Amino acid sequence: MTTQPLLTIGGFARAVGLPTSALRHYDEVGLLSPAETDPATGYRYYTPDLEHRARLVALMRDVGVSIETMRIVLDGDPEEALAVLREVAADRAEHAQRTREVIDTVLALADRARSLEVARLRVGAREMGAALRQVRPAADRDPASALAAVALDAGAGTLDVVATNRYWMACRSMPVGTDPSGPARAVLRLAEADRLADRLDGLDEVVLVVTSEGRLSVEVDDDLIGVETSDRPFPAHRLVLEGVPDPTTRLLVERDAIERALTEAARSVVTLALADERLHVEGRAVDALVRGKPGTIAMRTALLLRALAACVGGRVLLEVAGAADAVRVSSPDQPGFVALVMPTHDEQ
Amino acid sequence: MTTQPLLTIGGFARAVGLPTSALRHYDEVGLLSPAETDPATGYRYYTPDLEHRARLVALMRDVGVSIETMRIVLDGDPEEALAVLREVAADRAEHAQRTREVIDTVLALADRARSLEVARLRVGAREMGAALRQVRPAADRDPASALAAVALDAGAGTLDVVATNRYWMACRSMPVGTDPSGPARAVLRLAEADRLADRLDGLDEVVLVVTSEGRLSVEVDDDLIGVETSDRPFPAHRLVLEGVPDPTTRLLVERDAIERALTEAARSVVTLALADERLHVEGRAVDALVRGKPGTIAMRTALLLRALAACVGGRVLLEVAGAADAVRVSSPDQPGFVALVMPTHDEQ
DNA sequence: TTGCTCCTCACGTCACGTGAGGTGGC
DNA sequence: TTGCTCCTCACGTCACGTGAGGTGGC
Repeated sequence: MTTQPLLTIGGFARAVGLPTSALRHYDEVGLLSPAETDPATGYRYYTPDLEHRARLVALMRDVGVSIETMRIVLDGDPEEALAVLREVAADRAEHAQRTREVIDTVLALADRARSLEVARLRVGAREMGAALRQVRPAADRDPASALAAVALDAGAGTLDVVATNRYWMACRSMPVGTDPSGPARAVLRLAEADRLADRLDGLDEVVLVVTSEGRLSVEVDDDLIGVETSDRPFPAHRLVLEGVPDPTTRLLVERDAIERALTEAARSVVTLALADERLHVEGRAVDALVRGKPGTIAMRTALLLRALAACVGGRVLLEVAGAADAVRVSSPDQPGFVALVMPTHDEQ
Repeated sequence: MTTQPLLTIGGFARAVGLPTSALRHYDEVGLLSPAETDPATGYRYYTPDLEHRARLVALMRDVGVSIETMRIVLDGDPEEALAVLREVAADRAEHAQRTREVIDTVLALADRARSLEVARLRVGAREMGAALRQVRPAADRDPASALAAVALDAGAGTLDVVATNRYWMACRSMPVGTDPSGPARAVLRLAEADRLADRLDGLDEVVLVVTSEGRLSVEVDDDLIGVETSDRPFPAHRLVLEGVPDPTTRLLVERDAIERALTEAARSVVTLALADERLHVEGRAVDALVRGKPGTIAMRTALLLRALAACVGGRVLLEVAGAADAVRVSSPDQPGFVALVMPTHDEQ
């Protein structure tokens, strides 16, 4: 047994990164006591082998672990120590999550008290969640982009849920009961759109309320879900949709068939030839119904595949105007959805 | 101006979900005062239009927002209100994250004090991070699976980083300075492996310490990073690797070429034919160097593509034994990495 | 001898919760 | 008249932080 050097409270405090006031407190409650205390002067003397315990205490104190929990961790059953610490971490994570939700709700409520409601739309929760998930793939994947977002846009009797990355756009229109009293739009960043879609799961009907300040809240029975909205610019999707000329050629095809043809072409850019009432993908014939003027159009394979994947139903309708105009992709099985895919001129 | 019904403190408390003790406190500090107070009896009377404010207070109180912050939110500048609330949410999220990290470190330190160190391995942080990311795609994607994990396994002079989903396995071996004093292995769930990889970014050299209880900690200079380990079973990858018979045929091919051939085959199961010193994928010839016994082997295209994608370098080496034996996939450009891919008998 | 460090109370913090002891309204 | 609700102090909580007033060791 070698005698260890004795440290005064100040030296020990510096060594382990705790204030002396905390060390005195830990001595008083018996969590961390000095190796010896001079009975005459009351001086506390610590030894270096106490530093390990003190450093654990310092770490836990830093994140607000209670003294009773520290006792369990330091002196209790290892199994229980593991359990209580995991519980602390889980509590904190849950608290952070709940704080976020409550704060969004508070902001929505406070905003409402100040600004006008410009739209109040009753929609099915399931359909709303499905729409958010359906258009999501068209959003920009770069989180820094203003287009890493989904827009909710209320027009005459419909609510449009839309996403775009400039190369293609997905838009789902849902009928709603009430007309907005003015132009109403709210833009949600992707992460927030995902959170909203998750919270809509299992609900029945909700009321979306958009205020004049462009903020969104969702009423569920008597409750209110706040949604964080983005102020960054988002294209006027109605103008984009209306800007596409009337189609000169229409093509109705089994989704499986065209997806297979695109995959088998194994090229990053494919040429679709529409002639003699037939579709040819890179020269290979695909069973399809073609009506209108003959023509060819070059598209990025990956874009077209993503747009097709977003469609619901077994058959898809492609509407083509000029070689430089966006192609409308939709499905007769789901009238509310349309994707717009820009053609390309590159030949890879 | 219609007179509103007056509510006593108890009725108001029930209406807004706050205890009367809290309401008295909010009156005292001037955050939420009753509409009138009877000067004779001191009775507090609230009106329904105070409920909106009170409900906001109740929400914020619930997540521990301070009274001073509530004042800003309720009576301050809207911009400032938005800023302080966002700050509260960000603080909570950061605190939750830090709590997690600290608790992992405390558990690692506490564990160390109790159990034996069985391995102490000095490795490059960058190489370790790269290894975790390289084997990751082979892990099971189902978060509930025991194989949604990465194993670190220290053997004679090497550390193996390995992941598998039973259909294929990826293993990267790194040379390490020290030998373990016993069998040393730690299994990390995927999320934890990702977190570790992120924390290794930008570091230089680290020391991995595995204890007899199978826990892992990472020393960085004087600091310690705790890593949460999993107790769920993980296959003995050395036995799996050693169980593959010596190859009868070897195939060296450009990675691009075989990937292209597999994509163009456009089938979910492909047959590789190795004969006459040539490779045929579904009948199409691919430039390659083939040595050994002729044979054919059927594989799931997606699995083989994923294994090829995990390889580093332009050329890949495939080593084939029997038609039912796993195929070893590696690259002469990175000797430390090997993938094992199970063949299939299904013909889709 | 002079700073510096150490000591022990005592009180404050933050947002209430919990009695004690007393009164008002149906 | 009897509960029930309301009132005002006063004190406790949790983990220390902050002086005040005093002493010990180089």
